[in-house]
Amino acid sequence: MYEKERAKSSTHFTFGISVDCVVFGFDGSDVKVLVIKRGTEPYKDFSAIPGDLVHEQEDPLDATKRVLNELTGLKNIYLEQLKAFAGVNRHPLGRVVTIAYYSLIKIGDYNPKPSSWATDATWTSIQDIQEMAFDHFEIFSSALNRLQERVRLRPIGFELLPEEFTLAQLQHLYEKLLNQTFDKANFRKKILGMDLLIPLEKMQKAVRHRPARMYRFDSNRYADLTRRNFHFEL
Amino acid sequence: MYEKERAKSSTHFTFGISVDCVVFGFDGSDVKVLVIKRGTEPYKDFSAIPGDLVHEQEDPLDATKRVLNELTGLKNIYLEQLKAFAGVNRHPLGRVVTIAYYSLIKIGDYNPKPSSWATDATWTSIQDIQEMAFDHFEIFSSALNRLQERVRLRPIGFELLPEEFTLAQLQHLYEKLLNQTFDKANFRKKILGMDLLIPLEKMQKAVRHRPARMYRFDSNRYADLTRRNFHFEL
DNA sequence: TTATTAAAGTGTTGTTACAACACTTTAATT
DNA sequence: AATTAAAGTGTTGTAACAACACTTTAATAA
Repeated sequence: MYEKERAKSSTHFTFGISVDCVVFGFDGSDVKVLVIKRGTEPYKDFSAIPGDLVHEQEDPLDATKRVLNELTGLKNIYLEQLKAFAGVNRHPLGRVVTIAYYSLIKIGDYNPKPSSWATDATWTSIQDIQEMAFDHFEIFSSALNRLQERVRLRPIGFELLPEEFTLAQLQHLYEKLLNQTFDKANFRKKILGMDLLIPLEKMQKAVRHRPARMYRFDSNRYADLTRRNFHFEL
Repeated sequence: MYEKERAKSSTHFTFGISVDCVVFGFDGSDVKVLVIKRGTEPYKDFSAIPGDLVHEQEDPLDATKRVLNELTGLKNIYLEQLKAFAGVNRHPLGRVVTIAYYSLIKIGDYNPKPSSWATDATWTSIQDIQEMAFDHFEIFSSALNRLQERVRLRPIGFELLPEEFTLAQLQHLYEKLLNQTFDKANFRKKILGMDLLIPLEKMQKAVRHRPARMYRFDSNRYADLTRRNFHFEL
């Protein structure tokens, strides 16, 4: 029983809590994930998802923000908990419960601080992720699945694009994220019909054909619509 | 840094890991949750979600199955991790990280073993859940949200119904779960059109009007369809 | 200055999904 | 045999959507 056992200290034992964060980005062509290379055993030289141990008096969400800031130089980025991975033998050196998060960043803003992290963090296309340390491949897969579900029901794709973007960029992002193609005309009609994008006067630059209009996601409008029971889809 | 700090034992510290499980059921009229009453401090006499501490060499999923079996007498029930709740001060007696799950059971099969749990576990309608111990209300809300999302995209509603059920029962379940109404004719056409239900010869009994046909969910068929890229919706 | 290019952006049409609502059917009870 | 209450079906107008052809436009090349 919960109440009785908690009193006995034998039920509190020594182990680690860590956080691991799958950081997604989009470079205009591919959906990518930030992967680090481990420098020490166990799993030396294996790829891994960035993470860290949580301090004794630290909230895991704060720990993740800390890691993320060290890694990318960014604050206030989209961040959501995935779930905990807590198998008994997931870590060879002792029991470590990890709480996995995923975050979406504008890859152009990525600006690693010079630290032991950032030096060997690399953007890897999601198709190219292979073997990883610990159960990190499982964490990655799980994060990707969650993102694919989420992105269809919430307007979070914009987190992966620059503030100002073209509809073609947006379409391309969704195509890569969901592994499917969309008809250009229909995609535009659907997205613009939601009335969530602010068309800007600004046009695309430095292309040698007709330049596209730039848009910006209107988060206030989305909040409004949500209150009126609007549900984003696709 | 992950690698360096893990070596120091100061980063592994003593605290508890628990699991908590939000158990959903449907009695034909209302969606309910199993709630227990706490017998000891802290939060004595408060309502709470059933859970327990995880043993030193135990997988949290196993721990949850153990709790669930003690509580309901059931095995092999639908069970999914929600997420971890790990705030520094969520437990007044020390740091306890809890991994929250939710499960769906056929309320008719509920058959509590005589144990300290089961005695005071009660089915509470989801609208009536109020104050709870710890952050359990937050866990409950979070579980309900997740269920509401999940139930629209995966055929898991059936987990809450008896093996054999009528379409009216199914419709009623979805209405209560999602807080909306469906047109009878349209609901039937949609559900039957998915070809996921096996119509039985058996008819509803003991009603004083035209009895409805009973159906059974065809999980093999669903597995088949899923392989052929079918996606359940609504 | 004009022609060419490549993608931006729009219009049309047939099909399907769905909401709304009326209707018929049926077993049990009166 | 009539009544009841819910089961179960049919119809119709509307809206969403897929498919695909077409027009427009700024930049570059000729």
